[in-house]
Amino acid sequence: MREPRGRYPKGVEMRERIIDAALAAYAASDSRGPSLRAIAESVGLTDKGVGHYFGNRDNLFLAVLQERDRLDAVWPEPGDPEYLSHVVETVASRNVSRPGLVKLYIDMAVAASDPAHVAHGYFTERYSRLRRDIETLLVQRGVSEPDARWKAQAMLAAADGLQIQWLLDPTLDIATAAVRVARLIESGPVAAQEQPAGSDAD
Amino acid sequence: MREPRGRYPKGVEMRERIIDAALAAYAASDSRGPSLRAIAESVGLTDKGVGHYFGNRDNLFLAVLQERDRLDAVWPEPGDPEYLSHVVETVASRNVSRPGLVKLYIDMAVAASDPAHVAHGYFTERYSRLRRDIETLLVQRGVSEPDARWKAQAMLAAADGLQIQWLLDPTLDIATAAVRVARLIESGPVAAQEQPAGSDAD
DNA sequence: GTCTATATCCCGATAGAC
DNA sequence: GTCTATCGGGATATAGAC
Repeated sequence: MREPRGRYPKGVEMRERIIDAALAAYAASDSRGPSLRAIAESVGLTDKGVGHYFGNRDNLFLAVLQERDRLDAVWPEPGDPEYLSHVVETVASRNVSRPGLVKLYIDMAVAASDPAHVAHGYFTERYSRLRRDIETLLVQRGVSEPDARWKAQAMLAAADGLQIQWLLDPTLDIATAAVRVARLIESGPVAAQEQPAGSDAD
Repeated sequence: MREPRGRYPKGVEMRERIIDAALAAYAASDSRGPSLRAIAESVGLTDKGVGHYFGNRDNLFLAVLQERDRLDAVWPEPGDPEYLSHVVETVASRNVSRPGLVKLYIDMAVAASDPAHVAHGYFTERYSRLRRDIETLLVQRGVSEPDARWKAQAMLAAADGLQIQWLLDPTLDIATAAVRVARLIESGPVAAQEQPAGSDAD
């Protein structure tokens, strides 16, 4: 057994290009998502070539999500008393600016409910970690520990649900809605004194 | 041009059987959902036989959701001061008791974000109607009109998001969580004085 | 490049309703 | 007796895996 040689620079760059192409293709795809062939051709490869880097289709899409996490590692400063609001606003704004990402994320989350799915661990660990982080934050903001637990769960749920509504109606301003939910969860009911933003078309 | 003859009793019954079989197959399927063949064989037909009734796959799954709506037409009495809590608890309990339904619903909602999808109208109208109904309810419960608007959106979002978390961890008690969110949205923060229910494993 | 699985369309056969 | 709802068969296109 020799040491594996690692990836060549060319391979590293191609990996990046495939991930970008996969996300772009997802944004333009129908309900079944883009085919491996379509993604491959958009970067000048065959499906076999993409398979070399990512093995199969689910692995590729999981890599897209992980790359998103890597790029989104920068967050607002934690000292801010409005920290949670800023975080949820940041998340919503980022996601909305990348077409296809929200659709991919929800699709994968549902698919990953199967314990045999490659992304099952990614999602279960992600949700556990996020719930724990938000819970800690809420306790620091003065929320009682029993409340912080279910409120963290609710905050996360609202963020996901708002994104589903946004998929169906992209004119919705879910960043503003998410901030309002965050304030409600952090500190109880708050009057909507700002002018209502986003689409009010029902 | 003559009047169409309508469906035969045999056809009506077979339609029902196919819808039931489709939901059952979805519960046991992998991330891509069940094949038309698998559904067809479970009711003693070929895939073309199913195609005769529903045209294509998406139409069949849309019919499953519409059948669910038809069966779920019974709701708690509106006079109750805890009406919203009872409704969300009813929804959560019903959905959790039908394996595959939640997965199908979220999958379809995401797919229907494409305006060309057969279920696009179903979902956009559904969400508009639900937002409007909840908003009316909140106003009746004393919530100010500007607040009622975004709070209805948040309530709906939380319900959807909780179901996604439940898919990934079916031990979560999302009915209790949904009721707590409903109370928070209706009347401000409330102490979690009941014992924590559901899985606390993180 | 091949193999298998799947969805969809066109066409035909049958049998039961009117 | 006629018509059509209810199917199945064949052909075609596409996609994923090996």
